[in-house]
Amino acid sequence: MDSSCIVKHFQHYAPLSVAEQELLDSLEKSPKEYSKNTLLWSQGDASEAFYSVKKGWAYSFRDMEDGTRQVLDVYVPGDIIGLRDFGFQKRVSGLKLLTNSVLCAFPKPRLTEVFAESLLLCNIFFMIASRDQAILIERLVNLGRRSAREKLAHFLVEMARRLEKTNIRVANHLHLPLTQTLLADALGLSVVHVNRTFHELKEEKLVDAPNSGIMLLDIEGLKKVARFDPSYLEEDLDGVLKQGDK
Amino acid sequence: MDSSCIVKHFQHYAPLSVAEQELLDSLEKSPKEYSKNTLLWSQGDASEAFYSVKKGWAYSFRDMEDGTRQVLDVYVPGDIIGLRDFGFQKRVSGLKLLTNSVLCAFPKPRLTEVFAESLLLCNIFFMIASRDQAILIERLVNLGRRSAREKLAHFLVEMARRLEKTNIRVANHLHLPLTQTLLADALGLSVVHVNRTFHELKEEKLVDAPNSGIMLLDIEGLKKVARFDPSYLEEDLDGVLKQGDK
DNA sequence: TGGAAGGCATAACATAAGTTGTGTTATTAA
DNA sequence: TTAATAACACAACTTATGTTATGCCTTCCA
Repeated sequence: MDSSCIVKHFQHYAPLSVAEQELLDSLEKSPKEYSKNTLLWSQGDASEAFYSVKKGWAYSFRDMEDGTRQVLDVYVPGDIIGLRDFGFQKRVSGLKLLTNSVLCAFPKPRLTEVFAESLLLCNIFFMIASRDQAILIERLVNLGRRSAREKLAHFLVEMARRLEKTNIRVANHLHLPLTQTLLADALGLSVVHVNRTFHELKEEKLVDAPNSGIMLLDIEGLKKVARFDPSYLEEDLDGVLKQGDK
Repeated sequence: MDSSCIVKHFQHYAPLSVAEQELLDSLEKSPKEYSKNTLLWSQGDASEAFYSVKKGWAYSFRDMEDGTRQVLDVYVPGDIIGLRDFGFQKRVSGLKLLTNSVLCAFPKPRLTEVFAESLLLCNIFFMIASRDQAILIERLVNLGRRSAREKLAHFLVEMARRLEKTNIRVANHLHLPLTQTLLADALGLSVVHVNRTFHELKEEKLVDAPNSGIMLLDIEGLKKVARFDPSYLEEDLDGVLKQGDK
């Protein structure tokens, strides 16, 4: 658990040379602890660094003039935060921590240095950016064309699948540190309606609400409710590198 | 109009060397005409190439099991299509043409060759990917937290702004080759409700419906309705290259 | 050249989701 | 050890948006 989180994440995609591992390690030089609810930045702040999540959960969001909030994505260990601000001087969205966390910051220019030094890492970063897009796409479909019930189930299953890919998976039960307010803001619903819908799923023994956060009891059942198709999370570097490397 | 569309687009961001221009030109070797309504690919097809739009309009979408459709993004001349499939063997979304168009295809591996040959172009492509994300983000906010009226106005203004950045702008009047069905699928609304809302905007002299497509009559007025903030379209490469390329 | 299909318009009705309001607990802060 | 929040629960009522249906144009092929 002390070996670099990014390295582990990237090894997933392709074997890395020692030099490349060192390069990646250099991006995780300064792990820093942050406490729950810390606001890392707001929309419009100068965008100067990316972060990798070593430990904890975070989310990005946009605040609207009328006081409502849209949650854009939720980040778990292994994720890289802020790539979407690459081309902008100002942050496109705010970022807040959901739990106590450990993050590693690396300055923006560092990324283009990495591009210069390793073509493989450059491709991997590009792949991650495309994966981020695929997730946004799915969120879009969720907001545009699914019922509250499907939205909720789909979102929860997605988080389960993403955790499964980075972490160890806790059998069929899985605890997520999410509040109903956050779910509402992520799914474009009112808290009251999330509560109603959540109640429904609870009666069907698909989820539960322990003291804090929410608990997935039957992920397969949730998949059915959501008509979940995981292919948008199955990225694959081989296709990209078919002839590039050797 | 015969000089490479991509080159023009990229010159926007940074001055390109002759070598880089030639490299980009090589991506637009084979312009090909396609007629209106052509289905370039469906979700799940093998993803083998990217396309640049030389002429015409296109859109990407996802079809749902229940027969509904979510339109994800609309592409205009100068845009690059398919970057979001970079990390995937299969296309994440379908692609269809809205008008007769001219597109240039270049195979996926060609992109990583470009990365290897020019760091500047690599950065520009990454910036475009981050811009694509910013657009998706805004679409997400649109779907999650705005009324039908705001959704419509916001989407229309975005298209106007995007055209303005690539094209010549036709005074205050602007014609878009969009149908109400497409708007409905893009905004997560029913056609009937789009029609209602459109009617409203028409009575306020903000838009009009000529024989085909839709006409924006008062873009400033629409901006007010949408509370439009264009900053998510104001990407900027200088920030990225501050020290990289002197 | 005619008929099928797509796009637009509008009405009547149905409903999923929003809003407001009021309690009850847990946290958190002082 | 209280206040003061934040999170959850649930009820009653309202509304924005969806659904179904019908008619009228164009456009486009066969």
